[in-house]
Amino acid sequence: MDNTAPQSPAGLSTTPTWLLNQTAGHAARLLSEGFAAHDLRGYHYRLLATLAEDGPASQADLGRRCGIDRSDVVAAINDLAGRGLVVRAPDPADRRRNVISATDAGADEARRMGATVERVQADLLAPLSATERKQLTRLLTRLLHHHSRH
Amino acid sequence: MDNTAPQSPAGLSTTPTWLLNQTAGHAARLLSEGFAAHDLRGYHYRLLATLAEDGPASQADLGRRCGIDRSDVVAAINDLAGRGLVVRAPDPADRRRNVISATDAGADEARRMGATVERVQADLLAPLSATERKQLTRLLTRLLHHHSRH
DNA sequence: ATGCTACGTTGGTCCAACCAACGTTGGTTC
DNA sequence: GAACCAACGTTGGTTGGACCAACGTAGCAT
Repeated sequence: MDNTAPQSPAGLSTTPTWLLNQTAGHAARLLSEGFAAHDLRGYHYRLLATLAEDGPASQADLGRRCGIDRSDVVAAINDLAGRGLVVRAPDPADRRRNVISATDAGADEARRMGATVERVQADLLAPLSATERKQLTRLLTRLLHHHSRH
Repeated sequence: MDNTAPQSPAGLSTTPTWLLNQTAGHAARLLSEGFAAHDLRGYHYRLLATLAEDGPASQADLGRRCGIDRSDVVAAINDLAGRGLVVRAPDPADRRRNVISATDAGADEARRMGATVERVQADLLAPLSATERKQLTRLLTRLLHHHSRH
């Protein structure tokens, strides 16, 4: 989208935070464009993928697993349910909870979106060799792991 | 039931896009907290740092260099000018333009914020050796450079 | 029975990013 | 010089992701 390449100040363009931010922004944009083809957004994908992967769960649990706030889960599940990709049912074992399950259509969509994500991934990492991709993944995982337990 | 699930689905937590997004989010959060101590935000820092580094520039030029939209530059410069960190003056050579310059106070603030950024940087990269930091920087730079021209 | 916690939900806030449109000004081209 | 088009600053939006406070209901422990 940037017709004119942003020239980022020399002092900033070398800092890892800047690089991370820019690269992640680029990845997010590519993903967002990919998701748009499915008429869905990031939250939807995360939830759908988690459901398709790990099976039914309560909304709070989904939120915890995806790192999405409870209140945001409500809206996203509303969307997904409205499209028949997901079903909301009261949990007979705990009436506070809703059990969310992916429908067949939902599982389908999750697969298709997964393919989209992989395509984007390949696009993003195109300039890197397989070894370098592993390297990057490893470094980022280390950073994340270190900081995720606060 | 509530075995406090790990955040992030297994299938997602290995994808570079997810890792990038999460890591950048973490970095952004740390930066945001750091900036809050100065009662400023990301846009302000980018603009101020660019001004302090490269000297006065028009708003459009600033926006181009920082990757900030013209309209957002207006608001941010308004804030900075309101604090006396920056001065807006009409360009005698081109009356369409405003020349933005950092004041002494602005340059001071830029230095202090730069120190904050470095602190955050060190915090973020704590788990990585110097070699690994270089590696990460190199990989991200490669990615960014590749995607920024096309 | 009391109190504490978890759940779903409503209704916000915030920041970063982007876009459309307008009036003004500069630079070209006739 | 007049007619155009491009660039500038500005206003006033929209979007996506993330977060927060509060409420009523429901489960759990004492």
